[in-house]
Amino acid sequence: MRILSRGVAKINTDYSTSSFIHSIIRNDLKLNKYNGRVHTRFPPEPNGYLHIGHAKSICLNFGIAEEFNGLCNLRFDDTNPTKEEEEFVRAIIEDVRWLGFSWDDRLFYASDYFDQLYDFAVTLIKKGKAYVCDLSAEEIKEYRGTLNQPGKESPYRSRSIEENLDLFERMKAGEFPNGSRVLRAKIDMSSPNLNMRDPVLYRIMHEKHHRTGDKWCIYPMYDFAHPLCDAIEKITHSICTLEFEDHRPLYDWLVDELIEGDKPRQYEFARLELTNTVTSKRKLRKLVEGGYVRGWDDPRMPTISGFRRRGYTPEAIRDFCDRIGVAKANSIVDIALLEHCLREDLNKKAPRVMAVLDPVKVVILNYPENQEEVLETENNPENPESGKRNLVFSRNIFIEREDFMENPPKKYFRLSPGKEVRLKSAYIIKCVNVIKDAKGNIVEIHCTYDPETKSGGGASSRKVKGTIHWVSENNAVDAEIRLYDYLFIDEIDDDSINDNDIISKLNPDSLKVIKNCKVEPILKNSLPGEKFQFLRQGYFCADLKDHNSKSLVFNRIVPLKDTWAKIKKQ
RNA sequence: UGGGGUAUCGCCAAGUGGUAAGGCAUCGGACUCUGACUCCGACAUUCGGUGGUUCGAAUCCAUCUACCCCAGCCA
Repeated sequence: MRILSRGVAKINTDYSTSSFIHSIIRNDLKLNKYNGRVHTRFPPEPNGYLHIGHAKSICLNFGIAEEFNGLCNLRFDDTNPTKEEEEFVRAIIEDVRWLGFSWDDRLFYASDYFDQLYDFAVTLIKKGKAYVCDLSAEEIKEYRGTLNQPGKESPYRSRSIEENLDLFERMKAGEFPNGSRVLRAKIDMSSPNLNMRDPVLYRIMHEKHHRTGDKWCIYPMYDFAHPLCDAIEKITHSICTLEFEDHRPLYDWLVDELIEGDKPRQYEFARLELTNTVTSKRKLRKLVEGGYVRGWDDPRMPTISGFRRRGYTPEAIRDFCDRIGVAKANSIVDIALLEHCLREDLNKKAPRVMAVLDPVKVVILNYPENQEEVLETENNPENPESGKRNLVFSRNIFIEREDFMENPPKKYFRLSPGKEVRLKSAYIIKCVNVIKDAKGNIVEIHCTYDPETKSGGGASSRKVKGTIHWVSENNAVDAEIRLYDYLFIDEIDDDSINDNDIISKLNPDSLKVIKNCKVEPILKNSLPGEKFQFLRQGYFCADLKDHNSKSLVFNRIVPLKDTWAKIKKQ
């Protein structure tokens, strides 16, 4: 939506997003279906945490509402009290909100409609389109037939309307034990679509519900509740994933039998799969319960809360969801695209700061002892408005162990004996000596600096090929840095691996904790959740739970692209 | 062997009978006080296969093939 200079909001009419669902909606709008209304919903079941796959659905549903000037409801699909919990409701609300979407006062629960749903069931019975069936679960399964063979009709199928009404009411009243009876739609036991072979509509569950308590002991099935909840909320486009495609005839059957006026329609799209990632609930639970990760919000988890704790931004996730598109072909998106979206977002936003993860001491021999010098450096070259900050330079500094090599290969631009390198925002130094311990480990590097090459100074135009980051020994601060990598080794995705094999495919290096890193003192003031670019290394986020001003803890969100690493490999 | 779907570059994905968008990845090169960013360039004579219709087909027709989903009183 564009705001005109007069302050009048102009509705965007050139809906540029292109997907088959957008096309359908554009066409419905052209035909003035639903009087031009577009109303979607995101219907999570509160039985687990939201993950990146849900983000696609959230962005689609809320995105469509925004784009077509419509509305999107948040509706909890809480029709099965044995699986659902308040705790998940809370977490899901937090995640959807964090992603940047709002539903105003349209937060609903399928359980809000249990009375109406019951009435719909009674109506169906009265129309002779539903009956109470006494078959056991096993018998129902037998009677259903198979993919290739038609089913048989239940012996209870021809009960009178009166008897059905009486029995259904007594089911509701709690007269029968779990599993003893169900309400079934009377459709077609020989349908090639198994969903139409007299599907179960209501089952008996003497179970306390997280919202309705003990009021009910019969609960509607998803297939019954969903289309009717959609209709009650006046949803126009009910968007779900591919596996519900052959539930659509049942969805339509119920809507046609019970709803007058505008009828919601169901459309299906392919759910998101990501490389190096699993998203099935069972697999994720196995990781958490087996202690392979530290909870649902472990920064390696593909949950929304995991991404949040890792340091991903909602903007990056939304951009990603826009870019992957929406179609009906099963696909596996390269996680590199997600990382690209993240880097692009953080490149603009994240202040630069210097942090030495694996420090080695450098002594600048010709720099006076006890002298300190304040140098200025930009906070973010991509964003001049972010201003500048001061660095303190001195005789003893730390640099990255990796930025020095005694016997460098060709094209190594960093420090080595006799070679020069620039210290970012400071001076050019030259290595004159290397001090080692008895085992041959480098403990100190001796350098000289060229006072004429102060950063920003008039004589600073001398060029060297490499620039490295550093911190002063006497004002550096210690930090713990957690380097995260993919949870799974390459070539793994949800479809390519079964539940039992995931553990063997775990990446043993998915987390490396480094203590005693040396970082700029300004980081003492950083707040949990704050994000930075550690110069030349990557984007890092102060941990939401463990970071505080006395004990700094940063998560690596994603490393910077590294061309040198590529060259080295070859 | 029933029903429902899907096949366009390594990975996503537009395209709706008029002569294959875009993004990611990759590979070159320029720039660089981040080997980052940015910038320039390369990257589908061909759309799962085969026939056909047409002046013209990724788009229409026929046929074949591959893959995904469905036999919960889960969602």
